[in-house]
Amino acid sequence: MKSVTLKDVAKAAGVSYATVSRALSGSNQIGKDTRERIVRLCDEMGYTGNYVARSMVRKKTDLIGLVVPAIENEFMSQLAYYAEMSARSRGYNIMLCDSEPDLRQEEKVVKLLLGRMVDGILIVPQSPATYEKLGSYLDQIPMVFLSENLRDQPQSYVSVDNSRGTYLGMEHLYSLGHRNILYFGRRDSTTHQLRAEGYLQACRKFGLEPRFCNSDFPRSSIENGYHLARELFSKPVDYTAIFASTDSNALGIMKAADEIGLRIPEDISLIGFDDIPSAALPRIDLTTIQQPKKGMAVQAVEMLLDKIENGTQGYIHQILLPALVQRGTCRQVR
Amino acid sequence: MKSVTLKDVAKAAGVSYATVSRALSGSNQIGKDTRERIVRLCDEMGYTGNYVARSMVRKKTDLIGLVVPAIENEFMSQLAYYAEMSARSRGYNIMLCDSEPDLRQEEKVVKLLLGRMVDGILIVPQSPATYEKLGSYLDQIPMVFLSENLRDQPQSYVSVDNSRGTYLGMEHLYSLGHRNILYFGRRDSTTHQLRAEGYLQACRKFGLEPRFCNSDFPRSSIENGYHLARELFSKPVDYTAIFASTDSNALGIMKAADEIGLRIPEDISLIGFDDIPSAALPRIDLTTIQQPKKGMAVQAVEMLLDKIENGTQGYIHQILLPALVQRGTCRQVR
DNA sequence: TGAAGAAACGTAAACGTTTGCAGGCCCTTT
DNA sequence: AAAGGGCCTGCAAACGTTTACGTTTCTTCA
Repeated sequence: MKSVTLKDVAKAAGVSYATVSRALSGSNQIGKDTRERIVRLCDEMGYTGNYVARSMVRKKTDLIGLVVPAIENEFMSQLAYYAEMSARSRGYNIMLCDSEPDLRQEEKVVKLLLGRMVDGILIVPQSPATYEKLGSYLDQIPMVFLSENLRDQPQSYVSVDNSRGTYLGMEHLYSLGHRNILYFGRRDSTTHQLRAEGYLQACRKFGLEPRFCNSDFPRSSIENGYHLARELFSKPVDYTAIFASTDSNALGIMKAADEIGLRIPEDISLIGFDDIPSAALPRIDLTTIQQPKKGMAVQAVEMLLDKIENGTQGYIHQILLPALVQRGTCRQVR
Repeated sequence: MKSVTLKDVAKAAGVSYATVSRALSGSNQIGKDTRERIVRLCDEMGYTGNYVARSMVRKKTDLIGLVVPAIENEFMSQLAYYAEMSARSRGYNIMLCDSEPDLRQEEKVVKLLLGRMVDGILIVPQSPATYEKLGSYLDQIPMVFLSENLRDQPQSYVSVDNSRGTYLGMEHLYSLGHRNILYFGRRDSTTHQLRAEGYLQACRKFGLEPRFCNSDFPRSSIENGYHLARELFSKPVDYTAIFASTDSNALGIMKAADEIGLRIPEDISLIGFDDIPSAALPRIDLTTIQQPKKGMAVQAVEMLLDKIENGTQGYIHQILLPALVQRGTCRQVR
């Protein structure tokens, strides 16, 4: 278990350990043949280097903290995937922290990351309140918010144009002849407010009557969508399409509709938001608005690394564009 | 950005920094009132502690490396989720490393973790070959393998009884009257060999004729399953049920069947393996064999922490039991 | 009252690196 | 041949903790 250190290698090579360090760090302050000899020796001796000691003196860990609410969630795991890839290609590793189940945990996790000396934090906030909670840490460490739109807060974040997304979907439904479209879902967080705004804009533009079915669940899941939809469908269905604020909700609606024999898309059209992998599954085949997950993750990492490496001070709000993904749950109204 | 150190606090408190350290570490070598005073002061000054320095002297990082092939994969992200929860409850953090795309990367990642001084490694190996590759590192750091069955290798792992899983499924199909069951999928890795073995055992027991449709794709995905199934269905369908070696494959089969108008479960029964979240989705509703993901992750973490904290030397092969999850894709044969 | 022992706190070494500074050698130049 | 200048390499400090050991003060009991 005893690992080999710089000193061991130095002794074996008959040089000082500073020389070994230089040989490995790619410094130009060293002779070519000496370097080669040392590098070879390190290999043979199985020297791996000690990142902790290194971090100690360089005050840099090449580690970035990724804080997400529930990695098991499809959307989060995709973000994590792309963030990890992109960070690794730049020489950084990811420390994964789940911020479940509540805001207190989220704050705890951020505090912990501070002590761990990660170089920066990438965080998918649980709610707008996160921002308040984290206010005091913001100047202690580079931080980039991901996915949630923080509106005009003076902090960097990358998000998607949520209202435009809903608008795109509405446009699509309108072009299919739908004139009575129900908006289904949460309206609490900024993200969801914006999505609802896009809906309202579209209604105004196309001269439609806005109709809402509000969820007050703090998290949108299939189950929550299902229960709300059961309730919804117990009343007369006098609309031809439903815009679900998330794919999860859409799946819940689909389940409820299937159960009561309401056919999608024959009887009613359905469109979601997010484009989680499940939406592309056979039989599900959900028409939806795509969040550019890879782009978001990559951009957020770029932003964070820019702050870390160049000490960039100001902040950027990067809003990516969503896209309509046409699948099988929307149909021309008869 | 300058963070406050032990020394700063010590100066402010008028004590030596050893005293501050003791006040925080819960040592009993310190007076009650002094401790309280110092703890309060740390709070006020915003002292977070420096985990790197701490790790340096304690030779312990309270960090465990989690190596998975592609976290975006549903199964992996669930494992990661439970592993993170369970590790955190024991005071450890997770360093997430994707071992994509090949074995070389996997080895690179493990090497990197060694240098990072994680206390242990939890790894979901890409293939049995991983074990060979990693042989030389095994005695340098506690390591536990997860999910893949390494048979009788002298290393700790937690896996699921794969052959029993298939057997359970076969039993179910048999009880529904199926006498002609096709096994569909990979047979390369140990895991998949064992699943196929369970199939063969059941065939022997029930007096059935084994029939295979082999995939030589190195990874089972919906797409791969779909393409293979298209090919399969171009020939006459003279079996009443398909046992897919993974849920992903089953979903591919489902897609292909839907396309050619082969009805599931009316015309043919389908059963998968893994119980990924997608299997429970409305419309999919796949009957499958469940891997106890939470149990696996939790056990693996326990095992690893036991090695780390108690220096437990030997190795354990823990094989958990799978369970049949009855949903809607299997039906009594007419 | 005095000595022994415990409790509280300070001192300093150690962990394994990186890096500024200084010194030594050799080569070039005048 | 002497001086100057590069190129290598070594020395030692520094990073922020923990902890063994030593010292001082306080308690306690004979």
